[in-house]
Amino acid sequence: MTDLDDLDRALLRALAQDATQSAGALGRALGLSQPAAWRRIRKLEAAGVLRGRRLRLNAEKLGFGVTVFLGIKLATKGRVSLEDFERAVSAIPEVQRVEHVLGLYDYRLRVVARDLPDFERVLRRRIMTLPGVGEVEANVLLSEERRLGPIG
Amino acid sequence: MTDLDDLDRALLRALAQDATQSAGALGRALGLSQPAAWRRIRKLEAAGVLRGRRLRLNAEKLGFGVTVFLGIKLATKGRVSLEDFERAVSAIPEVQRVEHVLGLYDYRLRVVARDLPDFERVLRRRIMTLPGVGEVEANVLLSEERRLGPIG
DNA sequence: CTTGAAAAGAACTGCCT
DNA sequence: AGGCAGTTCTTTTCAAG
Repeated sequence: MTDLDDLDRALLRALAQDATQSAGALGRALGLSQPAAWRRIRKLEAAGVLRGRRLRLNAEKLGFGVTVFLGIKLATKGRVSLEDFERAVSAIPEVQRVEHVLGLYDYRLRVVARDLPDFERVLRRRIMTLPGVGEVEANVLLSEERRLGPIG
Repeated sequence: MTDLDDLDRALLRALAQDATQSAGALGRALGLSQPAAWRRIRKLEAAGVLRGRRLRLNAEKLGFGVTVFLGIKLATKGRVSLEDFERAVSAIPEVQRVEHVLGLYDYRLRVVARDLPDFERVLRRRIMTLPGVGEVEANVLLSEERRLGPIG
């Protein structure tokens, strides 16, 4: 954890809404000069709090209309099988996120596909053949809302 | 879906790695002039394919060491109870993502907390008291890997 | 911390192929 | 479509209060 003051939090909150804002605009919104806002952003980057910027892409417009969450239980657990599983799952292009979790499942995957037939292909030929896979449970995404979270 | 050519895909792939790259740098990498690369990016934004840029924040450095995924089954389903649930869940600051899904669960939530005692507080006082909540299942995040996905 | 200023670079525009 | 040249803006750094 890093110690941030209120201005750092306000800066991050503003940037989280729109990461394209200039240091000058942020400073104006918070009563800071452009160099002051800029120095704070640099410091947050140097501290590793702010790790960069990512694109927000519209999967549907890119032709990926189906998003499915998979909960996976491994049949065989152990250090080697975790590594085998992770290596194999990383090679599937349709997998957007791999989450190693503790609980009912061992892994949770976010998978995108063009449509349901395409998803079935991915599931049967790529997911079910992963090393060590036991039970697989699926949830199809209907809609999602991303929120800022308690940051700030 | 939008029709993109290979250059658009290459542009998005490069930007997905680092969204701070300038149009000039992208153009040089792809054999385009700065205005040509810039015009393509503008067009992708206008078409809604590229919906903006978000920050990559380090939750741990911000003091949120615990991330938990919750699978929630509603006890009472129906249009009204879905809306009630969504409105109430949106008011919980610790909830980072609300996913409405089809399958074993009705909703999946990504929740962050400072530590496990803090998570227990959120779970007991905010999640379990949500309107219409039935079963709740939890998975604690150990590690995650985000991949580009099949975009491009 | 601030203001002011200067240099570099990126974004944007118009015109031409 | 793409390139070139030019203008405007932001970013980035520095000096000084």
